[in-house]
Amino acid sequence: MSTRGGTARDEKEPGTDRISDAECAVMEVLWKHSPQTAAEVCDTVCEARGWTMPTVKTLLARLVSKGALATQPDGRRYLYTPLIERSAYVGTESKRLVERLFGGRAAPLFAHLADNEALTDEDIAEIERLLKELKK
Amino acid sequence: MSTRGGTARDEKEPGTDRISDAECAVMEVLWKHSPQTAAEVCDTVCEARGWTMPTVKTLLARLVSKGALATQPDGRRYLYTPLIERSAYVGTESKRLVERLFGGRAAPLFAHLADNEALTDEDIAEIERLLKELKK
DNA sequence: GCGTTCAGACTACAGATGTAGTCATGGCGC
DNA sequence: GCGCCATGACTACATCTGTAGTCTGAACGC
Repeated sequence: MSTRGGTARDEKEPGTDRISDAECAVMEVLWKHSPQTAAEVCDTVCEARGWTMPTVKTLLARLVSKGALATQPDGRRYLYTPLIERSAYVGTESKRLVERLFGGRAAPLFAHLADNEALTDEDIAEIERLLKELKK
Repeated sequence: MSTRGGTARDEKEPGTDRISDAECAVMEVLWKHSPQTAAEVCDTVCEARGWTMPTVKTLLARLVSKGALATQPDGRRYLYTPLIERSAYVGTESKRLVERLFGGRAAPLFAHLADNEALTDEDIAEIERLLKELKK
């Protein structure tokens, strides 16, 4: 409530609503490169997920109404730009998982990934480096 | 496919369907202690989540039909037992997240948790130990 | 024996999600 | 100038999810 801009818009402030799986796929495309038109997004995502234009349009509209995307008119079409950052989304989702499955502790998650051999050598090296970083 | 009993049941083999958030709460209770009756599960989960008996019943039924729970008659009620292990569920979910958000790589997840200060000192120590373990 | 009560089965229903179709309109090619 | 096509707006609809209510039947107490 606090940071609400006071505009009586329909769109909520960014990050309020959850972004669903399918919606996320659209966001990914725009996170990689923005702004883009619906057609451009479709080019990328329709091939990857076998969707059609209407589907992408719907998802874009939902994301706009959730406040996750901004639109900017460009002639008679829109350019879409993410309003929430990928890192914010990713952070929220990761935290949600850790919270839900591991009681908020990250170590068990890590242990699980290790058990399931979901860790590549690269990952391990990388994590070691990060650990060293953290301890400083 | 392999372990399918060949019975033409309605229930699928375990782990085929996704377990939703609310369903997971029920599973947690049964993972902690099983078998339990619906009433017992309700005692635990209704308090924690503010649900009522019918809600728990529905969730239990859905989990049974998803093949996530086994029932065993006990007088005129059922005892419910998990058919899928918590570790399997947790593994699947973790992998899904890592797949979806981090291109299957665990290191970026870790980096994110680190950035968001989602790591306690304990976590860090624990992860270090696991790393040492892995390198052996 | 008979009613009460409790358990499971079935039904309900609103909202989110995945997926797609139709409509109206404005711009561009000819 | 006119028709076509691309584009966004609106609509559709099945399924899943969260949450709960009603029905039916069997067990147990009296």
